[in-house]
Amino acid sequence: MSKTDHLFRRTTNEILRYIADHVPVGAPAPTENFLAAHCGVSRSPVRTALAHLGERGIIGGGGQARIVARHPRAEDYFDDVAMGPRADHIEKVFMDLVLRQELLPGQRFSEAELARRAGSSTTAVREFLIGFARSGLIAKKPQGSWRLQAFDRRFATELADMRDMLETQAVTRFAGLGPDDPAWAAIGGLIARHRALLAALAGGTGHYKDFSALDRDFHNIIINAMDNRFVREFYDVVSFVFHYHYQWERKGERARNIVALEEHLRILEALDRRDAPEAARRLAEHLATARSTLLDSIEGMGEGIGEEPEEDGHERPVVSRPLMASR
Amino acid sequence: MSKTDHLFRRTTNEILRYIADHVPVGAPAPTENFLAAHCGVSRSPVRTALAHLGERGIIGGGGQARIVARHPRAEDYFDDVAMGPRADHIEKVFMDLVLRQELLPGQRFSEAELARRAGSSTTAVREFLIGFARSGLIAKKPQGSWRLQAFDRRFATELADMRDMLETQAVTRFAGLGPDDPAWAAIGGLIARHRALLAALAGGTGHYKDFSALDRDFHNIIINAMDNRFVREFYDVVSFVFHYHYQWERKGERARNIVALEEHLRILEALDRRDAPEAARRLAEHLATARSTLLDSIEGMGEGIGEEPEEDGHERPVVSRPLMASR
DNA sequence: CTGTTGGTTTATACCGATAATAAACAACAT
DNA sequence: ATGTTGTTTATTATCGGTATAAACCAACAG
Repeated sequence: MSKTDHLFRRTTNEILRYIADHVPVGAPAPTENFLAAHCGVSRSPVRTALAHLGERGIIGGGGQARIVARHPRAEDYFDDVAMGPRADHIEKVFMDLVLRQELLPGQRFSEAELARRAGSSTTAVREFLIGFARSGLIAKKPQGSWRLQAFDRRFATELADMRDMLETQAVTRFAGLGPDDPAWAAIGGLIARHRALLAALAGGTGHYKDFSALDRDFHNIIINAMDNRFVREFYDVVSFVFHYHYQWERKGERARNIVALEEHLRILEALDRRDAPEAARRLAEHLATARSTLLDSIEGMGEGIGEEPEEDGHERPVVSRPLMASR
Repeated sequence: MSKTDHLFRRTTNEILRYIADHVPVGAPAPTENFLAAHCGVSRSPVRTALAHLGERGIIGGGGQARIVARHPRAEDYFDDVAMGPRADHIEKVFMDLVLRQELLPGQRFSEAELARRAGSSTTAVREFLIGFARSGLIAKKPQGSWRLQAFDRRFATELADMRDMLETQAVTRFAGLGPDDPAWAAIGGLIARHRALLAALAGGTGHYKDFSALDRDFHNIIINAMDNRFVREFYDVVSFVFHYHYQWERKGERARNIVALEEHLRILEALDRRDAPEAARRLAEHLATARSTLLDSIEGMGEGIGEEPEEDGHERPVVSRPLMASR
C-alpha cells in the first residue's frame, strides 16, 4: 500500500467542524487556500476532502462556486483520526509491550514480530526502530536483531549523570541571560502554575498528567537557556524515559510529586530573585532526590534478562554503531 | 532485489587468502565451522563461498572430504570488497556531496536524488538518513524533505560548548579512577605515540591520518573515563564532524597538528603525574584552541544557503522531532 | 494583478516480495 | 560423545511499486 491518509481524514474532520460552526447551509464554501491554511496542510488533502464531501452530498455545485448543501451529521466524521502517522502508532504499540513487561529489558525482539503486532509492514517498523535507537533504549548489532536495553541501575546512573551535568551548567547559563530575556518572564508564570498545582494536590484534585506537563516545562525552560541543539536532543531522551517510567511506577506518586514541585519552586524563586548561587544549590538538591527516586523505582522492578552472554568478547558499544564508515 | 552480498564476497576472499597461505594443494580444506569463526560470520556465507569455489575448480570433492584442488589466482578474488553494507556506501556518497560542496549547508535535498547518485533504492537511503540524523547534521520536517544543517558558527559553538562540558567533567572523573585502572596504563602508551608523531612531523614525515587517529584515541581515553553511553554517543558525532571537516580544511594543517599534539602531551603528562588540577588547566587551554581553530575554519568556508525563510514561524527544534508521540 | 481552482510533476511514506544471512535442527561419521 | 556437513526456518536488508502530500504552473475570474 502507501502512505497513511491520516492527513486526509483529519482534514476532512476539521473542515466539517468548520462548516458546522461557521458556514450556514446554502452559503458558499470557504476557499481551498483558506482551508489549507486553517488545517495547516497543503491543498492536496483539502481537495480530496472536498471531493469526498461532494460525494457525500455535503457540498454541492462542484467547481468555482461550491455551496454547502447540508450540515454534517455525526456519521460524516471519521472516527479513527487518533492514529497519526505510522511511526507514532508503532511507537505506542512498542511502548505498550515494554510497559506491560511482555518485552523484558535485555531481551531480543524482531522487526517481524513487532510488525505483526502493529499491523504494519516490516519496513515501517524498521524505520521507526532506527530512529528510535537515538533514545539509547534499544540497540542492534550490525547484522543481528534488536534488543531492548537493560533498564537497570547502570542505565539510570548514566542518564542521571548526564542530566546533572547539563542542568547544572544550564542554571549558571541562565543567570548570565540578558535582563530582558523572555525566559525571565516565563519564570513568573511557572511559579504561579506550581503554586496552583500544589494547592490542587493538597486539596485532592490534580493528577499525574498535570505534574508531568509542568515538570517537563520546568526543565525545558532551564535547559533552553543553553540554546544548544545537542542538549535539547539529549533532553528529549530524558523526558521520554521519565514519562514512560513514571507511568508504571505509581506508588507514592502523590508524595513524590509534591516534593518535586516544592523543590522546583525553591529553584524558581531563587532565580526570580536573581540569586544564582542559591538556585544552583537548590538545583543540586532536586537532582539528588530525582536520582534517588529513579534508582529506587528501578530496584523495585523486574530484573529482565540482564546482560546476555557476550558471545564474542567485545560487543560493540551497543547504542550506536559509530557514524563513520570505517573498516 | 535484496541484501547486498558483501559478506559473501569478503568471506570468499578471506578463505582464498587463508588457503593460499596455510593449505597446500591436495590437502583437505578447513572445516566450515573453522572458516566461519575465522571470518567472523555465520556458516551460511561460508557455504555459499565454498560452493562458489567448487564451481571455479579451486576446491574439489564436494561433500565431507573437500580437497584443495589448486591455489587461487589473482582473478579468483573479488575486487569490489571495499563496498560494505549499503548504508556505508550511501554515507560515502553523501559525505562526498557535502565535501565537494555540491550540497550546501542549509540546502534541501531529496531522498530520491541521493538514491539515484548512490545507485540504490529510496528505502535504503531513507533508512540511512533516519539513522544519520542522530548526528545533528541533517534534519527533516514532519512531512517535508531533508535538509543539510547549516554548518555555521552557531553549530560549531554548540558543538564546542557541549564538548567542553563533557571533557572537563571527564578529566575530573579520570582523576578519581582507581589506581590500578587500565586507563592509567594506556596513558603511557599515548605519551609515547605522541612523542613519536611529533618527531616524525618535525622530520617532515608523518601526516594527517596519523594525527587524526591519535587525536581520536586521545579524546576517547579521556571520555571513556566517564563510562557513559550518552557521552559516547555524542562523541561519535564530534569525531565525525571533526574527521570530515578537517578533510577539507587543509591550510596550516601541520602547524595546527603540532600545537594540538603538544597540548595533548601536557595534559597527558599532568595526568601521568596524577596532577589533576594541572591537567584540567591544560585541558581548558586545549579546548580553547580547538574551538578557535574550528571557528576560524568555518569563517573561511562558503556561506551556504543560510537559514531558510521560516515559513511558519515556529519551525520545530529541527534536529529531532520529539520522541514521544504527542498531539 | 491578485486570488481562485484545475492539472501535472515530483517526493515521501508506506507495502509486499525476495536474496542474503543467522540460527536451529537433523543426519552422519569418527 | 563430539564434531562434521546437509537441511530447514526465521529474520534482516534491500528492491520495486503505489497512494498520498507538496509544489508548481496554467487558466481564468473579479
